[in-house]
Amino acid sequence: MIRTRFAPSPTGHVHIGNMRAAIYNWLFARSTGGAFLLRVEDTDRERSTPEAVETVIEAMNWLGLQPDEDPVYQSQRRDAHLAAAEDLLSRGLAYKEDKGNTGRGEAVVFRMPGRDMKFEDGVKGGLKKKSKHLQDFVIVRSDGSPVFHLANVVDDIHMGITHVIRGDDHVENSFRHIALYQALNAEAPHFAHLPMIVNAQGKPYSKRDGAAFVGDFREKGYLPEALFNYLVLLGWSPGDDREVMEREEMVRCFTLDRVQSSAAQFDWKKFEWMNGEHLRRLPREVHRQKYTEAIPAAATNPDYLDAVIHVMEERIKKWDDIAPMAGFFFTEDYEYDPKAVEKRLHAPQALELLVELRTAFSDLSDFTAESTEQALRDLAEARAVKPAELIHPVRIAVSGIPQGPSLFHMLQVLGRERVLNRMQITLLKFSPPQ
RNA sequence: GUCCCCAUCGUCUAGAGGCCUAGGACAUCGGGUUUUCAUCCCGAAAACAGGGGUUCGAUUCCCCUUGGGGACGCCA
Repeated sequence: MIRTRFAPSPTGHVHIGNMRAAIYNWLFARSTGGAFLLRVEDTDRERSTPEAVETVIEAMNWLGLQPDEDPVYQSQRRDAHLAAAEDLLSRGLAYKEDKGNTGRGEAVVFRMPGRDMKFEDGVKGGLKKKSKHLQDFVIVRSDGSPVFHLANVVDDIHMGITHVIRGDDHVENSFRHIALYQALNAEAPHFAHLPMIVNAQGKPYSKRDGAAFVGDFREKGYLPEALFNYLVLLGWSPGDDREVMEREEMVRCFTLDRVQSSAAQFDWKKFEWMNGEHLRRLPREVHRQKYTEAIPAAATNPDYLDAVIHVMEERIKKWDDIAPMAGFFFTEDYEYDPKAVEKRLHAPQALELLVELRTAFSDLSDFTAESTEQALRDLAEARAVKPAELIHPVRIAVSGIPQGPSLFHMLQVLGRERVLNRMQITLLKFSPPQ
């Protein structure tokens, strides 16, 4: 059975590149009926605090990447690592030396087999390395602590890992690791190395390029299903034109050999678009809850809230959009965008027209998108102005901002009472003093 | 410097010798939705890095060049 693992070293935040590796490991395990495990490489005591570990687990939970077995903590496996080193030492496959004459005492050094090596990478294909470029390396420091390479391999053997799917930066390590597996009489797993995620300059994507850590995406109101979907597509495709996919769909068609072998650039525009796509697929109830969280007043009238959600649906791309884009629906104390006021309310005749339009609105027998539109167009024609000269001022008057949903649908949702009231307030506020 | 990897529209990609007048998506531009727009619909522009081979035929296979990236710790 296939067994994969995600082996982060907890530093307090999880980079999207690492998380993508976790996603691929998870997908690969799921798509093959195998198991996905977590190993916390917490041997660096300085950085690996309990909080840092918690951050990793939270990020995984948020994205729905639950491991199938209890996590393995590398720091607790020190004895096993050291025993392996002793074993290698006793069989002459490692030796003691003050490598580089540091004066710090003798470290345990692993002896490379002294022959050319090659392996088949699941993503990159055949990889090979000449013996002369494969140097012996330290596996236990002179202070007695195991080095990453040793710990990593010993733990992967212990956990029965069959496929190691990790970042590109480990390609060279794989030769060393394979040699270690062989020396430890263990069958080496299959390796697959994922290309990096880069920024617009082609450099490794970092926090300076925007949100680089999983937590950032959550804080900014993006959806885990969108980040999951986008990250999967950044370096993989199902082979057809499908892009916005459900998780189960990806599980069904994921294969390692369709993973791209070149670096991929994170495109914020496309990611935002994808977030919007996933947002719209979410059940109404989730939207209700998010509106209520963003705008407490939204909870007071469920029917009104549903109407607002309906009319705003196409506009909201992330949860953080709710407050600035839909806040005006739920308060009479909304702010007026200064530029919009200047351009639309201080336009010639704007306020006069607004007065007339308000009268027309109040005379309507019913107040709907259709009737308000008709009334507005009639007035525009009667006064020989373009509809836009009325449309814009009304929008600013009732919402304070220059963009939003279709105006007349918006008016219908707001209802006659609010609309008339807001127009009145606006007129008082912006009319020149008599 | 040494070693390794990569190379299709601006971006993510489809393409595993003829199906390619190179497809899709995001972004861009134009038009429409007899109102704006950060929505929606329609349309357009946009790429096989260059040079050699192999082949009847190369985006697809091989080599070189160029360009990019990565690794060279008693870090992980």
